Amino acid sequence: METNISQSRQQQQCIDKLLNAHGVNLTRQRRVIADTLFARDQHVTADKLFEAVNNNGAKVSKATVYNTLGLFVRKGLVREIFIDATRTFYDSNTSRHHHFYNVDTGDLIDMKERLAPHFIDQDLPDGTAMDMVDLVIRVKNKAP
Amino acid sequence: METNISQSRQQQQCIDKLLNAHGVNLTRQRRVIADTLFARDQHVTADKLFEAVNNNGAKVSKATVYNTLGLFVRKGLVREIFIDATRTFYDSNTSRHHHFYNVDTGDLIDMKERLAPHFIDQDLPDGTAMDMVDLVIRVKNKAP
DNA sequence: CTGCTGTTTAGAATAGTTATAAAATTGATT
DNA sequence: AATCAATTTTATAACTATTCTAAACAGCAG
Ligand SMILES: [Mn+2]
Ligand SMILES: [Mn+2]
Ligand SMILES: [Zn+2]
Ligand SMILES: [Zn+2]
Repeated sequence: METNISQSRQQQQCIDKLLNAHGVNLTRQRRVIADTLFARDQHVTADKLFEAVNNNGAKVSKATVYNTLGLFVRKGLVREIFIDATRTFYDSNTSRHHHFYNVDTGDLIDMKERLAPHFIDQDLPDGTAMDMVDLVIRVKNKAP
Repeated sequence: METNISQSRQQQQCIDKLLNAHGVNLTRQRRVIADTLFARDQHVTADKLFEAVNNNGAKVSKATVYNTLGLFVRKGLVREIFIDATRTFYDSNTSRHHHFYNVDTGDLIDMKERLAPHFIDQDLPDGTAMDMVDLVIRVKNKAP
């Protein structure tokens, strides 16, 4: 997780617009968290994000990282992924896509769209509507 | 989660065979846990299984329920499902199938096989082989 | 019976996360 | 600028599902 010490003013405005568009009030902490999180498509735990944010010279508490991730999830800015019981991953890419998870290495990587099967919004349980499709293909390392 | 006070001798032998076939040594606790768990296809948490087991007149500690579920997972007798960060579900049905999860009610139900798309064992990340496909369709209650 | 191995158990410890409540910041209003 | 209310941040405590520990127990072979 590399750092970028100073965010360009242009990119900063972009982040502000993004947060505003999703109804998130602007604060110093939310900006630096968003900067770090949305610098690229990534799958990150709260703890890793906490480290990354504070490696950029910022000073943000762990509680705020948790609060902000929760807020971003509610506002649709990030997606939660439950891969195992011990930690929650946050995906900075909210576009419809699926994942490969390597059970040996713990790597979680995006699936190319063409691979993802499409699902039809029908034959769902009575009285329900589609919320989201959650597909993880667990892979293991080939024996050499 | 209904009880069946006395297991028929025939069904008991069946459970014993199942455990033996998977290399699980027989004990009183493992038998009653397996009886309860495999009575039907179900998705159950460790805590719910603990309650169910001890409602059948048995006396099994929570530690043993956790230990045994972990053992059964390693031996391929049950399947873990990670639906949210707060608890792990155990699926007594290990056949290849997928799930609907109602985010409003918490219901976790099996998908009919015909609905499940098929996945091709190709285009996986380099050096990996398919382990398992994990598909959960999250649904929400329709507004009335 | 004695020892050996594997199993169960109560309770302590762990770890990710959430709740609490006080201090700080923000933004609007005089 | 000073005031005030609302929102946000923070340190820390609390919570909870799960795992660990270490002692008791059970089954079996010699
Ligand atoms: Mn948790
Ligand atoms: Mn946990
Ligand atoms: Zn992703
Ligand atoms: Zn199932």
